[in-house]
Amino acid sequence: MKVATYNVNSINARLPNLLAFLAREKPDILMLQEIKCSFNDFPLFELNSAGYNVKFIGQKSYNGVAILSPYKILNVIEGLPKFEDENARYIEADVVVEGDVVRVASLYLPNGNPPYNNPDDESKFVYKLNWMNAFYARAAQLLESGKKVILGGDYNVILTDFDVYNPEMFRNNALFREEVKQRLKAIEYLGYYDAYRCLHPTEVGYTYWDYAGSALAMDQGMRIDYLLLSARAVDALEACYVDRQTRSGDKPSDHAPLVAVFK
DNA sequence: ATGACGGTAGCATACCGA
Repeated sequence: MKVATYNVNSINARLPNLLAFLAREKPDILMLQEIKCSFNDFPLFELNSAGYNVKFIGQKSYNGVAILSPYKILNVIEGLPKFEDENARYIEADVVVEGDVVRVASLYLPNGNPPYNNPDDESKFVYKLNWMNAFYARAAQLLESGKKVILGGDYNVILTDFDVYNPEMFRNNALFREEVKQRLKAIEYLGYYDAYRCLHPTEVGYTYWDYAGSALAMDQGMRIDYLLLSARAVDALEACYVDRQTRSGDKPSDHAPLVAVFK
């Protein structure tokens, strides 16, 4: 079984890249973020024609998340339970892959910048922290099901100095603030395993490079996309890699897909 | 605090991102 997460930065702008990725990697489950379109503008026909079922929540211009699979996608939950959110940032479902039920979530965690300065700005950071609190509660609940759980997405969190090209420059950034790192660590301490770090404890694993300047060429990136695995899922983990080819192609997203392979 | 760029909305420029 192969599972991937990919922030496409508009699914319509990225359709050729996405279809090429599907054809090359053939993931059994793919979580997408920032589809940036409403229900009626979603390229459903193209993805169905490529052999994928799709469940998604859309929103005009911003946000939007999806789950894709050639298998049936069942028991869908739209939005984080017990959290009022005007943005389309969370979708969760069961996917039955070769008889094995996997509970998956595709999430687009708020950016949270700027983290301070004035009351308006503060509200964005507070929104991020509140979102993470609700996500923590849901992540804890999901472990009780006994299913394999995979939480994939754009977490907008840089966990360590090693996960960003210039830690000092980002010290006060909402992606790198202590409050945010602590919350992601708390989710891991529930019993979730960072798929990439499990297999690559000392390798840089950037998943995002700014479009601006020569960030990609100089490998000035950050690791902010994750696949978090429950114990039953990490037991079967065989490989995990960042698909830099998709970030390097024509008209790419600013994120690269993150892929995990299971027994 | 701002702007690289690139996306969306929509027609000039504003908002958003990480």
